[in-house]
Amino acid sequence: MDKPHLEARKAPKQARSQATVQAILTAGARVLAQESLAGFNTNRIAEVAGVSVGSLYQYFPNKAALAVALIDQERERLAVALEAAVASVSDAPLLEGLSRLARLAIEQQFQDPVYAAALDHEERRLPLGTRLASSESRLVGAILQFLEDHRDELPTFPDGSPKEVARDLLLITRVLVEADAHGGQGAPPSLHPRLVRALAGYLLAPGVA
Amino acid sequence: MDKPHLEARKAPKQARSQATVQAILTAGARVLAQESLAGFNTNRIAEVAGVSVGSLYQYFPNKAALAVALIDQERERLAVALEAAVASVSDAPLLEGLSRLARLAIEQQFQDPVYAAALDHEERRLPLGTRLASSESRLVGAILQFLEDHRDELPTFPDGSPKEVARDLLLITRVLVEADAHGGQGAPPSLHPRLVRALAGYLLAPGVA
Amino acid sequence: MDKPHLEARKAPKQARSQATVQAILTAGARVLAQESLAGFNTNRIAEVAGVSVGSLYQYFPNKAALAVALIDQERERLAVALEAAVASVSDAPLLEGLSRLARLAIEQQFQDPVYAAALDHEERRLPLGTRLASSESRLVGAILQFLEDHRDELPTFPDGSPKEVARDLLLITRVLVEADAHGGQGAPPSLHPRLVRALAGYLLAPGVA
Amino acid sequence: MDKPHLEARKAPKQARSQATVQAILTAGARVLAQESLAGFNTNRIAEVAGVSVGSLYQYFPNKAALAVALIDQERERLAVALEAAVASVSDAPLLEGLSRLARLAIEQQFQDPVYAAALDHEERRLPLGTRLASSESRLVGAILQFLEDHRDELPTFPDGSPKEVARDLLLITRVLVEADAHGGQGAPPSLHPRLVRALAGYLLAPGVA
DNA sequence: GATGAATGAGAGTTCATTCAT
DNA sequence: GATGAATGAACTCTCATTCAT
Repeated sequence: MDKPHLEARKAPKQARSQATVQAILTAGARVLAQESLAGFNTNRIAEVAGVSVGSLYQYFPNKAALAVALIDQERERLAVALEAAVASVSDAPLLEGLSRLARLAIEQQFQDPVYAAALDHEERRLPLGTRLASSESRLVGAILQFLEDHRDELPTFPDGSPKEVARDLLLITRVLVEADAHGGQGAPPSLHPRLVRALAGYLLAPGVA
Repeated sequence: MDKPHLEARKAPKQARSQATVQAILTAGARVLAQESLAGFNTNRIAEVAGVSVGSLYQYFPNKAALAVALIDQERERLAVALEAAVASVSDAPLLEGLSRLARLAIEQQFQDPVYAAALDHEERRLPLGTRLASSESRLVGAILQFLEDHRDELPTFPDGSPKEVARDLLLITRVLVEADAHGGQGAPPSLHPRLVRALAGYLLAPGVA
Repeated sequence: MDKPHLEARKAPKQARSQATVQAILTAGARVLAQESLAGFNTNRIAEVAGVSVGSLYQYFPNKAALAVALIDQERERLAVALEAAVASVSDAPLLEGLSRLARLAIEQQFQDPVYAAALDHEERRLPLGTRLASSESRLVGAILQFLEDHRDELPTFPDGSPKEVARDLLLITRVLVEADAHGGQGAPPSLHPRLVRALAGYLLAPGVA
Repeated sequence: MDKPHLEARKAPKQARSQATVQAILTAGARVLAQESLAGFNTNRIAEVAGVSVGSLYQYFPNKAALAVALIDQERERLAVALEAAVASVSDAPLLEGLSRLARLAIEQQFQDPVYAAALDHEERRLPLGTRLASSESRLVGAILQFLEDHRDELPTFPDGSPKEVARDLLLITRVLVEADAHGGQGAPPSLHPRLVRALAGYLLAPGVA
């Protein structure tokens, strides 16, 4: 097997190392946000990070690993926000909960659409096994929690395993938001209701046996 | 403006030319299907097409233009199939119509998931104006026709312009199918009901004002 | 010897052939004038000439031969003008003659500085033997005639063979005019007096034994 | 504006880097001297320099920048020699000064006529702003100094700004010498007197008001 | 551990020239 | 003679990765 490692080379335990890794990640994010995939090369990132390329390769075995780390970090950030949001709406009615989660998703994505799109793009070309890694599954977990919290408002549990359902909800959210983010400057007013409709519809779909 | 042309360079008039263009397109598709984006370079494609690189550039001003042509060709194929399907379900009840369209989408995508995913990926990095070009809008048009055909089964027209709605339906279909296509070999049995639920839910979503 | 031929492949005797050759030459000139060396390639020229590349190669064995023909044609045009001018000043005093010739040179060059510069540039990379071909020597001949006509106004014949002298005068004229043509839009007012000074100085240089 | 940068990419700080840069410049000069523009391509130059192409591009953003550096280096060399010569003849009579400067120019150009011609050729296709850059203007400056030093031997200052005059002298020198360098192996005996005559004539031109 | 100079395979693209039709 | 599709060597430039210092 020559499947390339995609995990960070070493868990940096010392403070300086951690700082270096963070600097690299931050630089990667900045580059991606400002120049999209065009400037996303290891030399550039190292330069922006104020570090030598050699150092970059000390912590990431290859470029893909860096991309994965970036994606993971972003998912982590999202997961934290999502978990908090899910907790905060655990007592609200389902629809209101969905509405607030949708609002959150839109806000997150529109904070830096170029960055989000670039990450998404990068994610797609990773070997398949890599996807749905730890932090991705945290997102799924948060949604599962949300479904749990509102179990009694859901007619019967839809087809598909709960995990599939959760993933579907995430995917739907991501495409719809991303599509609008690509186009304009800000989120169009119709986005939020459409998104809520898509999510609620999926969960509550009536006539579908 | 030096925005690169993305249209074919010359309309091939002689029979030989047309054969060459087809050979190139076919080679492009084959390469994309078998090696995904990794082998998608002009030299390789020309080689597979049994043609010189020069010939490739005689008909496509650059690599992106070839990608666009491939995307267009695929969309065209899809559009034809979708239009036919929409016509064939014009008298069927909404839900059954959706179910059949969903079946079609799954079949299409699973015919060659790697190819479809690669094209999708490639499409994303084209300049935005290029997207939703002629054949893409044919897809939207077909969906609009479907909505028209079943207008009286739809409670009130959902938020967003009809075009937005149609695009949302397409996007939702694409992600859900693509996500499952990525993973396994064949479509999981739960895919079809989940997709129908997503589409029907979006269109019929009840309690959402 | 594999010194490439640089002469036209065949002397076109039929009317249609001559027309084709002229069309090609004219196209070459137009391309060079409008796009400088950037668009100066055989395919482009043939296209502009409304002729197939194949036809171009019927009359010119290679690109260099076409360049030579263009240079020759331009020199021919210049030679005709120069011969006429020389004749018209044969009775005028030397200085006035020089002044009028200088005026002519400036006018010619500034008619189409891009074209002239491009030709000049192209000329330099031809194999050396090619230079000073027939029409170039007509230019030299015209100057020799001018010197002849004003022989008694020239102190003693300067060093160097008359041909060298004539060539020097041509070269000096070309650089000075070309240098100013490169820069601005029109000829600066100081160009003419400076040029006359250079030419007259060379011919009349006093204290130089 | 996407006018291409023509300046060196990074100032090499380590000893190894400086050696590489010098190797590249030397290789560029050698290639130009031996094969003229025919072999002047980045791969060849890197090969001759015993360096990878990548290294070349580490220090020069593109091929033109390398050409500029070569031209600059050559001008620098010339400027140093010219400034010294001008200083050394500051007390000599004008004509003797000119004669010695002419001798210097001939020697310089005939040291490596192919190289000099190739550089000259290359210089012409650079964007115009680039020309007359620092080192070129040093040449002009040296001539201005010479004129200053012999101001009282010059009848009245000729037409045109002093800078134009200095440039004219440089241009005249360059063409005359280059023309003879192109042809033969060594400088013909008539070259030096003709050149002096041209320069002195321009400066002292008598009857030209 | 860190540095950054060096590498070189490989990608996109051009254009003079040929030759079957 | 004319056509123009086809050719492919050649060229410029990029960037992931290595390794001597």
